Amino acid sequence: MGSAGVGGVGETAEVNRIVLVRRGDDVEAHMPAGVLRVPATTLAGFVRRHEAGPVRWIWDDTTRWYPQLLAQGVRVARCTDLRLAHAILRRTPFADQRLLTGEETAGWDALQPVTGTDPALFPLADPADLLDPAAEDARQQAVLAASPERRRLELLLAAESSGALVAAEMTHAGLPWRTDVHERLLTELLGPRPVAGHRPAQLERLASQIRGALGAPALNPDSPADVLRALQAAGLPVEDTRSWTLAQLEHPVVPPLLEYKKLARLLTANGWSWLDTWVRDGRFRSWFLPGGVVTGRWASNGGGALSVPVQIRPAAVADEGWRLVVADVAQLEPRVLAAVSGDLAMAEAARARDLYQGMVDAGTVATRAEAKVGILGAMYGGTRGESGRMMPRLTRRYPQAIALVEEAARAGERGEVVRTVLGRGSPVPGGERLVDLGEPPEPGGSRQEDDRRRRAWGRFTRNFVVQGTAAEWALCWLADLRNRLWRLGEEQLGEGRLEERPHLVFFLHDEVLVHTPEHLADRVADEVRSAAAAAGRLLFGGFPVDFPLDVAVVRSWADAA
DNA sequence: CTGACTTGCGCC
DNA sequence: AAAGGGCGCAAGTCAG
Repeated sequence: MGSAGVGGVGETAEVNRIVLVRRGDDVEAHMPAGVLRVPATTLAGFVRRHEAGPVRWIWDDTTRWYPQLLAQGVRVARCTDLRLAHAILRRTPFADQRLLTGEETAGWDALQPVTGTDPALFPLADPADLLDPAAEDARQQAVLAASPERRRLELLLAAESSGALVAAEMTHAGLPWRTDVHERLLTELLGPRPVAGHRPAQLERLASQIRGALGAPALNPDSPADVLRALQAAGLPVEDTRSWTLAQLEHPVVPPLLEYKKLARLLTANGWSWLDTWVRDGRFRSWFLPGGVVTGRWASNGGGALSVPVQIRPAAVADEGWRLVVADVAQLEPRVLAAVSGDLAMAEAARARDLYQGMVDAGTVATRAEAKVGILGAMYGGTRGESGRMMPRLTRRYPQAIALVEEAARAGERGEVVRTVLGRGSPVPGGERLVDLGEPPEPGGSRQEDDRRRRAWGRFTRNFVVQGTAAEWALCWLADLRNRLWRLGEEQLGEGRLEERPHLVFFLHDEVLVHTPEHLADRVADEVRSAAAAAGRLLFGGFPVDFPLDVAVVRSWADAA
């Protein structure tokens, strides 16, 4: 039953499947009853009419269809994104590749999403138009029908496709952003906006201090090489200019240099030109790319959306009469590890709201800091220092959890594929390179170099099973929440466009932001929690691990946490 | 000049 | 308070 939340997992005949195909200015709708030709100008109406009943839209790539529909006020309940589904099916160990591959395989493998930052495609030069979505759909259906893990794969494809809808909707709605608040912040920290080509006053001041402290009047503090040379010339024993390295030093240049780096970062990453480029009409609009990371995490494009620094979050402010509901999962990945491995002792520690504190209370480790370092080391492959020392204790206490990540690491070292709970497969090291990743095998490398490479790949596969499954949990959470918000809007507000209802505006691995009318904020908070519980049941059935959320109803993102 | 790479730092 | 996994981005650097 929970699967209904993601949108049609295990659906049968009652959902109408319609494959949409671009044909010049028209669209072909491949329906059970036959093929219908729909002029592109009437597509939005066509989709809207069919959305009155249960329908799944099947299209080559959500980024090529959905933004236009949203712009015309049309929201769809479910889709299959053939591009994303293809990428998953190409790597999963649960698919018979012979059923998937054909003449068009290379084209589907290479298909990229379109985002607003891409140079406009020539209308007739889109590589997607050389592909046949109906044929790809048929191949994918055949793969699913023959898969020994059909249910998992179908859930994964439904969740991924639902993520694609969420991503488009978040770009459409945008994150509410107050340019005036942001500018005030910049002016306070950097000084007034400088004319092009000049440093803000505060940076200029710090630059002089740095030059003075190092006796280097021509120093360019923006050049790491320049700074390194000057530091060494001043007799400081450093090999790089990272902030952490500098902080270890005892020298008058350190405070102004650290301050400079911090402010220069703000200026270049999120300064005035960022505002000019990415914020329009009170919204920060970037593009989210589901499946953009091999583990299944999302990537983003435009404005560095996945690393909005805490420093500028005060500018993310809900509209008048609206609120932001900010929710994040405490320690998602260790909880996922407990569940995937079926480790009851670790699940017991996860019963506490703070899993690390739970480990302390259980007597496994002495301090919360040790717990954190130990668990992160286990998931990331840290072997040195404190996390290495923690391993024997963790192995004794959580044998199943540790065995799972250790086995994933060994498999990776042997060059084998590992997978997430729902069957997303890791890439083959130096393999077919479906997308750019990893280090290609380097012929003639030394034995030590090979070992180093193998161990590095083992750390990657070790992390893959946890990070990838956590990404699946988050996708299910998001997909279910999307539907819940829509229904809530329906109940409370009746008809209305997406952006007039409570709607998702941001997602970051284990955190979501919902923009909602103020009077519905508490209801939204409930839905966010219910969706998290549903996601846990969907992925891990009755296994006793929960995913507690920190939920805050706030005006500004900065007021959460 | 452009493009590829490196450095450093923001997020999880 | 890094390390160990995953990213995006801007500026500097260097080769062609």
